[in-house]
Amino acid sequence: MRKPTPDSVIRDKGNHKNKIKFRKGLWSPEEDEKLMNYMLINGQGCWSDIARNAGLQRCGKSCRLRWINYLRPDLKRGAISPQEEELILHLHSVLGNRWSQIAARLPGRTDNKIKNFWNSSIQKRLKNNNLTSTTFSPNKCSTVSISDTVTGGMIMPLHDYSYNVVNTCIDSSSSSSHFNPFPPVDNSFDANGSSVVVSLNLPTYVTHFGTATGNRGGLEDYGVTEQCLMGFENGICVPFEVDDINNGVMSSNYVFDKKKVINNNLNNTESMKLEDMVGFGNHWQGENFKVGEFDWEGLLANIKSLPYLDF
DNA sequence: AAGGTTGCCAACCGCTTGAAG
DNA sequence: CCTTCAAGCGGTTGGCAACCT
Repeated sequence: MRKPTPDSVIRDKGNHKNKIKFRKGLWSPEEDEKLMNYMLINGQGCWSDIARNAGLQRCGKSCRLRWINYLRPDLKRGAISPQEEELILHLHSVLGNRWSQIAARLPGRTDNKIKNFWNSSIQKRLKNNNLTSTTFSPNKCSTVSISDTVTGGMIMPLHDYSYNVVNTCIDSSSSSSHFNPFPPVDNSFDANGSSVVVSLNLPTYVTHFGTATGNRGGLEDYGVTEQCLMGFENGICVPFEVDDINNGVMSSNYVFDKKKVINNNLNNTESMKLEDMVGFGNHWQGENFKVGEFDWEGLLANIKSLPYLDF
C-alpha cells in the first residue's frame, strides 16, 4: 500500500475564484476514518457536502470514489475468484467495457477493481494465449475462443463444454470451442422442424438448464451440454423466450434452478418446474420454442436481471 | 546489493448525463 | 431553452512492491 500523500501536496483545484484547495493523492487512515464515520452516521448525500461536513480537505468526487472503491462496508476484499473471473469473461463478452454494469453483477466488487483486473490479469492472458475476446459491439458478433490451457489453471476449462448454443444447435456434432454470444439474427436452427433460440446466449447458464430436469432429451438434444459450470448451485437468471404450447409467449427472466425455473419477475415467489414451463418430456423436441430476434436494447434491459452472485 | 522492469491498483481526469433553477 | 452542478462512468496515470538481472 502506498503511503498517504503528505499535506504539502495539497493543491489548488484550479478554481481561482474560490481558491479552494483540495487534497489529492492517497488517503490517510485519518481521512478514511473521518469519511467512514460520517457516512455511517449520516448516510449518503451530496458528496461535496459530505466532504465539507466530514472535515475533509477533499473534493466530493474524491470522497465518493474513496467510499465506493474502498470504504463501503459491503466491499469484498481479496482476489477475484475463478468463478468471478469466468463471470467477468462472460459479462465482458456481452457488455464490453461497461465496467459498472459488470460490477453490478459481482457483489462486493467495484467497477474499478474489475477494470483493473481486466486490464492487467485477463488481457495479459488473452494476449499471451489463445484466449481471445472481441469486445462486444451491438451490431457485430463477438467471438470468444477459449482453450483450457490458456489460463494457467485460473479459468475453468471451457472447451469441454458446448460453449455456443447456437453453433452446437446447428450442428450438434460440432466440437467447436467457439463461443459466439451474438449470432446473426437469422441464425436460427431447426430441430425436427422446430426452432430454438435463447435470446440471451449465455450458454453456461443454459448448460445448467440442460440437465436441470435430468431428462435426457432436454435441451442437450439441441447441442446444449449437461455441464453446470461455475457451481451455480442456486440457479441463475437468464432472459429466455419461450412460446409455449398454448401459444402464449413467455418472455421473461427466469432463474434456472436444478429442478425448477423461477420467474424472477415475480420476486421468486412463483415458481414452476422446467417441464411445466416448456413442456419437457411431452414436448421436448423444441416445439414450444420460438426464434427470438436479437435486440440490443432489450438485451441490456434484460441483462439487468442477471443475478447478483455471491461466491 | 543495486538498479531496472513489471504488475497491481488507488486515484485522478475528462467526458456524459440528468436534474434543478 | 440555457446554464449550472452533481453524479456516474471509462480511460489513464503514477506510486509502490515484487521480481528479475
